[in-house]
Amino acid sequence: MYSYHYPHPAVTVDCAVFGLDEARPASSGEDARRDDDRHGTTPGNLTVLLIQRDLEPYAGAWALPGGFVKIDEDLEAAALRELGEETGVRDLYLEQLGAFGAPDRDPRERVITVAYLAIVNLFDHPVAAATDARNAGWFGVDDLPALAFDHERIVAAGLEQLRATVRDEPIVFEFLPQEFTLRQVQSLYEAILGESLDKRNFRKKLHATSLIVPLDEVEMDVAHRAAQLHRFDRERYEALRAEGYRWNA
Amino acid sequence: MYSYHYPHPAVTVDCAVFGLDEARPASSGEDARRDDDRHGTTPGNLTVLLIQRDLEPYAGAWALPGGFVKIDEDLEAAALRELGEETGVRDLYLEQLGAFGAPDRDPRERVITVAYLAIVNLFDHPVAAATDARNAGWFGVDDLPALAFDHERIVAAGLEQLRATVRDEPIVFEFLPQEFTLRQVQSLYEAILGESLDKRNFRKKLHATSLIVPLDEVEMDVAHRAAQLHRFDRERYEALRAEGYRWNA
DNA sequence: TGTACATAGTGTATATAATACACTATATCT
DNA sequence: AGATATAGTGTATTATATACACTATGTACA
Repeated sequence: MYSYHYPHPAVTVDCAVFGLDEARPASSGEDARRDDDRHGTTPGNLTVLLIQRDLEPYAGAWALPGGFVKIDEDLEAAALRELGEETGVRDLYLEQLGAFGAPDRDPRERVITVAYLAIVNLFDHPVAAATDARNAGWFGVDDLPALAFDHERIVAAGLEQLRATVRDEPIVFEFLPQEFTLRQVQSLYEAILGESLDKRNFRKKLHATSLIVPLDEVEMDVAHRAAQLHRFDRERYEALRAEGYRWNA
Repeated sequence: MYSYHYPHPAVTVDCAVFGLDEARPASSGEDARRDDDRHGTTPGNLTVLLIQRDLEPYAGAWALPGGFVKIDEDLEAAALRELGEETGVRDLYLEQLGAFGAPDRDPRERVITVAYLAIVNLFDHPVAAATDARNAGWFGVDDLPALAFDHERIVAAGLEQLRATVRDEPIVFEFLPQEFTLRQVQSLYEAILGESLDKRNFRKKLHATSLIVPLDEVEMDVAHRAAQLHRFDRERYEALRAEGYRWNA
């Protein structure tokens, strides 16, 4: 059988993990994250998860979580495994961003990386807590440190894909807890799109979908009128989508 | 310096090259393609370029053009090189589709491929003519033979990306000659989107862009009233786009 | 030469979607 | 009790999308 004898590049996966770093909503009051897990961000910001490298090259620099793909491992499985190992995250949204393969992107040898966009719900899964061993942290997307390799380009590609996807698919709910306020949804759209939206028009559009169902609960521990909590009817969404419906907000 | 000693996968590039196979427009009357270059397609169809493999595995089967990435070669450069070698195509539109890396997608060894979407203008560059040595041909997207490896999935991903891109970017003009009729543009949208469009509304929308400029020429050698030829004002488009304009059709 | 045929080219009325915009309600905090 | 902070609500206007049918102009051929 024919086989290929020329040198092979190394292949890695890297994950641009986005989360919403926000004052914890009162509906689940315990386990507030420690302040030193957050870097240069104000509540309500879109953040990226970075780890500090402990090996050369770029030892000490911040980088995206990721690592080498095993020889018999599926790419997505590798991304999930590396994320689990380095950050303890499970149960997250994962979507491929693409391959990055400039010949000089890694000084050791030729390394082609397959980048993934991940979204993690920081309300239900306090991620940084599981990463104390390897220095890890959430950084506001507008306030990133210098990154190792070409990871700045990967983050930029992730943001671009987020912006492109957010209007056509209900991915914002991947960031939010099961029960959320409409204000949270709007703030998230604003953070991702980088523009501010009209409150009444935005809510009109959300309500028109009939997919955001109000609950008999309101948020707690806020110093003002409490907002009603809602949930996203994913089941109904999947059913509608099967019939050709497309999310649009 | 640290280096990675585990086995590396092979990395390839594969190109889903799309073209518009159509009765040659009269504005450039010579060099009609031979009929035996076309397979199972009627004029005006969206087609994909396939080559017949002469090596194992899948010897004899149809496959996407592509091949191994050299150890110091950029991914996009590898795609362009392979396309040039196998099909003689130059000067085409190229966009990454993503990485395909299921562990068993190649029976020889672990092979991860980076797939590209390419569009070629068959009016100005008669591609198949340059490929007589290796059996190559254009196949209608709805009439593909069984393909080697996971290339059917790659073609499907390419079609999906075409459909997603065509509304937000003026990529249709990558398929068409410099001078084209409005009917050609509409047919192409219809072929890509798989739905039929209203002639008057479509032309209204095209005209509203002010980017489709009518020429003082009409098509020739047609058995009916000749349509006016137009060109796409790419220069003006790039200028508008730099100011935030987005194509929308 | 004239008539059948094939496609080019054109406008208006209606429905739907997007935008702009400001006040009242309800909770906390002091 | 009053200050403050956010929740929550509707209408009028504008822009965009859709539905729809006839005339114009060339070729082919009887």
